[in-house]
Amino acid sequence: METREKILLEAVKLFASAGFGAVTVDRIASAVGIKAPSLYKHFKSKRDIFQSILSEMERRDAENAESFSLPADTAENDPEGYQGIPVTALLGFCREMFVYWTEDEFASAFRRMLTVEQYRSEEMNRLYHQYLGEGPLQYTADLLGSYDEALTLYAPMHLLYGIYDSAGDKQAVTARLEQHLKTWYKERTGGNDNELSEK
Amino acid sequence: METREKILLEAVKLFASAGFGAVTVDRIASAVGIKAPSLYKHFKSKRDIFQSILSEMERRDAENAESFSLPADTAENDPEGYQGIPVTALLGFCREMFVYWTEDEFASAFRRMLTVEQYRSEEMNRLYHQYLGEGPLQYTADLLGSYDEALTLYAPMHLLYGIYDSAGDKQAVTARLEQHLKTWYKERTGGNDNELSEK
DNA sequence: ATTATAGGCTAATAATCATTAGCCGTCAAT
DNA sequence: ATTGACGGCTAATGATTATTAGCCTATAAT
Repeated sequence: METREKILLEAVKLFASAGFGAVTVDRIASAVGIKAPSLYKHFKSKRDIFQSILSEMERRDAENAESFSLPADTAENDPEGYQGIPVTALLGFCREMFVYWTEDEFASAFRRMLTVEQYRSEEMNRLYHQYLGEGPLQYTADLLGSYDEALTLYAPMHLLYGIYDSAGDKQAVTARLEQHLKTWYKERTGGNDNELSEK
Repeated sequence: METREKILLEAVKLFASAGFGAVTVDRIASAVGIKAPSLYKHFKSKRDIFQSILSEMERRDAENAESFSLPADTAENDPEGYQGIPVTALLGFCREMFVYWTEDEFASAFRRMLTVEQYRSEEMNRLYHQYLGEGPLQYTADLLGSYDEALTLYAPMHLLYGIYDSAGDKQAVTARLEQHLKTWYKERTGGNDNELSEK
């Protein structure tokens, strides 16, 4: 891995556990395996590292969006994209998202970093909600046509992210998610894989 | 308010938004309206302030537990306490909890502080889950006799805590919670206020 | 072959920070 | 009236930290 990328990965992991303000450039450097001044050959400041993490996530996010089967845009900008999607496709999307935010090393650390930085500034708060809070909730609500149903589908995923982080048996948490999705599906459709828009 | 209490309140608010490591004793002091060295007349170190916040929360928690109508112990230690509780009592308890963690100044800041400190150490992680994660979830699961139902009841509350924090219209978030509790109640009981144990 | 660039290093710097020393006024108890 | 504890203050100190200066090596381009 290139040094620059390695710096971003180690930095996001450190920011995730201690927060930006409590991580020293020395600790980042030693996690990478270099000395602190060498960091400045790649980034112009500690803050620049942080900003580059945000950019990197944005890049990966855009990259991933193409491989997903669901509409990436919001309901207002793209109302036609929401027609004729089967509920099972939505559940598959939920599984994909869960695996992504828990098992992808960068994404998982980024999620924890946003969690601990969310109250520091208006912008961090915006990003937290965009990626992990009201963003996905609203997206789900648009698909389901019901805010309340979106809550019962998405909120458990959100809670399980945090439980997954410290779980000894990660597999058991994934099983809980699976159980949740199955139960939710049964409660909602009675077993028929209706299209979302026919609700 | 006594200076000591005021220090704890201002400190927990600052720790909530920036994290322990990023808050200087100078900032705490100036929020209180004194100079930094004066803090040391009340606490022996910055870390001592942090620990005292934990103790203070523990004290308030014990104080509050008495005024609640639901059993405070866990199901294993007190299995009889879980008999004959009406579902509506559980919903009332949920409302109480939501108001407490969002509107009580100290409790709200404490919740945000735990949220941003949860990945720093094993102990912080334990406390986060005890107060806000698996703790209340397991408690609810014990009452309902179903982990899955507990998820659909508690997880939305947990997600709405975070949404409440940055909401312009706090009243609207409380309304969303109310809507969630009502829908959950209807879905579960069909309108009959059964006792939990009869499930 | 020479050169330029990238990316590592050590040493130095200036700022920030937690903490201590020691002083002073207030006020309740003797 | 005296005392002593409480709780504020200023000034000082030592540790930590982000950042810069300047040097060295390897490698790629001319």
